[in-house]
Amino acid sequence: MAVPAARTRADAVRNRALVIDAAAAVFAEKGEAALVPEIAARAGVGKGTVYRCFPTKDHLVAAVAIERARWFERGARAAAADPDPWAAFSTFMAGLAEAHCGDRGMIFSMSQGLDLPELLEARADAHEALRELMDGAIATGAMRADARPEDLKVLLSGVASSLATAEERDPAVWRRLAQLVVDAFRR
Amino acid sequence: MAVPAARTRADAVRNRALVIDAAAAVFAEKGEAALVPEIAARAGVGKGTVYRCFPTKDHLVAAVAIERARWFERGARAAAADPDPWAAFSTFMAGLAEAHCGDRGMIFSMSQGLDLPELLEARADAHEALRELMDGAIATGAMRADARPEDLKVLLSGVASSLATAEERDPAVWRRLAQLVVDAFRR
DNA sequence: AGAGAAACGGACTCGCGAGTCCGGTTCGCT
DNA sequence: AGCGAACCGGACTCGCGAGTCCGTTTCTCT
Repeated sequence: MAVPAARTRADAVRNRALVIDAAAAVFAEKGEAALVPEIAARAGVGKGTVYRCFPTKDHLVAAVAIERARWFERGARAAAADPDPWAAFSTFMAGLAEAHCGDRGMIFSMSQGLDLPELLEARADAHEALRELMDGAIATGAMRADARPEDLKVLLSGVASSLATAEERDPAVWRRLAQLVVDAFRR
Repeated sequence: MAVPAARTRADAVRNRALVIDAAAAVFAEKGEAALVPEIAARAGVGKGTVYRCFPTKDHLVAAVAIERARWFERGARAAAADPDPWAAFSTFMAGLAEAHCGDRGMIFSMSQGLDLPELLEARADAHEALRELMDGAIATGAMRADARPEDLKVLLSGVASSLATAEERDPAVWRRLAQLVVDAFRR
């Protein structure tokens, strides 16, 4: 027999990556209002190519959201290396503010997109990482005992969407709000 | 001469009010995704009537936003009657959470809609009322000295949009988040 | 009550953007 | 190199919802 498992062509793989990157960039700028043709143009491909990789725009959103959620999880786990859990938490938050300053796409990582199993899993992992980070800070008494990851998610995505919609690009403002959110969780 | 100044017909006035109420209700449920035909149906009038009162959908959004901003201002001024400024602030926030639980339209009062002069003015007034409330609490040392009304606006509208998008209707959750926001401003 | 002006309402137009399709091109294997 | 299959791109379709228009109804003033 030896039927060679259908190899995906190299250009197809490359284009898929280009599309995801372009989508992330355009979503960051325009939020949900991003247009598929613009994403295609930015990726340097045709609309047809976008739709071959992702059956609908929502699938594309989900793909970007997965990337973000994974990124979030890695950040949380990296921060957890800090021996002081409260410091870990607050520097993680500051880093988030810095990285997502003026970025409308951040919201996607938390609450947008299709209910694809892979996305749900990525979110669950991110949630778990965040929970560990917070539990550590609660254990030392630095964080309020009733703090929940869900609350943080709401505050984060809320602030991000609010600032992004207002076209706020000043990093100082993002940092300031991140600080407020952190303080809300202080004991 | 005695050209009588054009009287607006009674039914026109009534319908305008009906449309605003219906719009507020539908926006609360659906957010920006609210459809003009649905608003018209809910008001018990035809689409044409809606468009006679408001040249565009955005004007309608602005009209609702004005109502909300005025409501917000009245609430802030009423709360200021409390002799303890911090108590005034925190009960005002709790009241907000209670009143807007599950309401997608709250965001409108803060950051949506056309830049109509009347809307800008209503917002400025609300902003001023909030500033006075906060300044009082800062003066007694209960609130952090660097607190700014803008920050509160971002947190409030952010949390509201986040919860509303997630279709969260449990009042306990809204109260909980309001509490977190209040705590973020504690000294 | 009756006339005329103003408001009503829903059928209609129009633009926009998501998703489809097929002739032409490029890749990967031999 | 040469061939077949898979991929590319952009012209096309289609549905949806904002905004228009005009024949009909309702109000107000005398």
